[in-house]
Amino acid sequence: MNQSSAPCLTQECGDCPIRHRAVCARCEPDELQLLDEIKYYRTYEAGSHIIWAGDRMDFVGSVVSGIATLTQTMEDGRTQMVGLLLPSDFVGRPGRDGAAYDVTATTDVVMCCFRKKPFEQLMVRTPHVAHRLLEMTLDELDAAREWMLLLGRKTAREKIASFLSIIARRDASLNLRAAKGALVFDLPLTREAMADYLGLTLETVSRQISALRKDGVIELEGKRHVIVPDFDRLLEEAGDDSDGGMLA
Amino acid sequence: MNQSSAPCLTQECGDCPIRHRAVCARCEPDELQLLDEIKYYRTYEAGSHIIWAGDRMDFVGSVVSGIATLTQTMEDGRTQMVGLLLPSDFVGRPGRDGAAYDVTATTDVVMCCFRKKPFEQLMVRTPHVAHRLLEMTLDELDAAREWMLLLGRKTAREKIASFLSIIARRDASLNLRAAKGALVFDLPLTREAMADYLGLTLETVSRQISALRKDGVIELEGKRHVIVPDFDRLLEEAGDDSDGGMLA
DNA sequence: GCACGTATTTGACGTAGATCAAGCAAGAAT
DNA sequence: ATTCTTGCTTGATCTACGTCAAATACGTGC
Repeated sequence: MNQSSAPCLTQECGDCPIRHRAVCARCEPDELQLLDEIKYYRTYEAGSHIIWAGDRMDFVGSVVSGIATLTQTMEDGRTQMVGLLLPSDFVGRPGRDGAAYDVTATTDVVMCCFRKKPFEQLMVRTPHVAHRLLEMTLDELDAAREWMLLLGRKTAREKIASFLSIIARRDASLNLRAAKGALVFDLPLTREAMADYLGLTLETVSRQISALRKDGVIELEGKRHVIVPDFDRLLEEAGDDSDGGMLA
Repeated sequence: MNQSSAPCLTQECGDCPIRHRAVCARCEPDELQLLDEIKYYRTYEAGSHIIWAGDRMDFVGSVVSGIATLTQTMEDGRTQMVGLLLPSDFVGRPGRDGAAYDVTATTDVVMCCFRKKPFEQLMVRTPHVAHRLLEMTLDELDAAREWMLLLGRKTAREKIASFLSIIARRDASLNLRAAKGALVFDLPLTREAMADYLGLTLETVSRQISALRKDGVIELEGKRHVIVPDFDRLLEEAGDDSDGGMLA
């Protein structure tokens, strides 16, 4: 995940990666101009909170580099991750005033933000953007529902395998790697954060990763660097009934 | 939940309840006219499938009466509910061709449908509708994320209490009941369907309902009719940290 | 090199909830 | 009336995962 200062996440983009990734692939030049005018960058240190649940949120935007998480916490400290934000992912809820979840930078994060009010005004005028937002929200809803199946019905081993395949897939689409042969990627989260993602404890996460390694489903170099010799095997372990259109 | 043939879900509505509940509270008369032209009703028998995951879906619409569920099923039969559709709830994914989940009528269901193509064309012309759709999708996303906390981190007892409070809340807002005093409602699902909602087995659901009854948190008349003498007590049991704006 | 803090692994043990297996209640069919 | 069916409850076990605790690995600064 060493995107560090990656200025560009796709071949075709200009200086701001989100222009088409997250917000608008089909905007007219004058619309892009408007977007540029209300755009600014912010950086957050690893471990810092970008927003607290309930805070007034005066921007929307997307992640340029680094990793952030959306989490919910109960009074007694139990926490569940409900969103994982990798580079190019969108943050914010047009039309909503407050943040619904804690947003935390788990690595150093660069965000590309738009002031919310003018962004919403732009939305009204440009159906492109409104349409794209709906599409993105539907994608997130689909992801949330897959996630619900994982949380509600999968075993610990299946959860880990699912997580690895999700990360591998996102990593591959992000980096346009050669899709043949072994998949190689770095885990973007600590064992504890993975546990919060999967509804497990960090010990169980660690044990299941060890088990998958022992069984030859994955190889590990260090703690974070993962090699998947056979992606189909991993998908089997995940209990997924489709290959998910890796190359779609 | 005996809405049976309820022609109207709010005080102000006309013959089609979804006009403002689900699609548009602020449409102009000519826009409503257009909606009327592409509108039709369908009924489904209890237990029948409205759509299978992967099927081409040529309509969007909303539930007029009855109860339907969205579910995902793994190859070995484990199933997880990912959506519960009560009267006034919207179904369908504008801009998507296929259904992503199985949609099943758990009681007799009446749906008010719009043909998808013309509905999407209407969306382009009427920002009201597009905006309302985004809002509804964001609501669903919020619900999904609450649900994820429930599935990932709550105990069986908390899951049941959460479910009861969700149903009580929805029922109250649907029926505009007196909010003071004991809450009274019917469970819209079998124990098995509740189990699929909560990521439990039906036996555990049954046991925990019995336990809540024994502890005086709820009373039962028959199997489905529930009385909640103290809603705050129920919310405590659910592990929720807010009252959720019952009367908001 | 050495002390210190954080991330991770591994082990021993306990428990919440699953599984397997009977019963029971109430409506529908004969 | 009596059998069936479907939904629900309850009991007896089993086990996957959580909990508690200790050891190891990997920096990072001195």
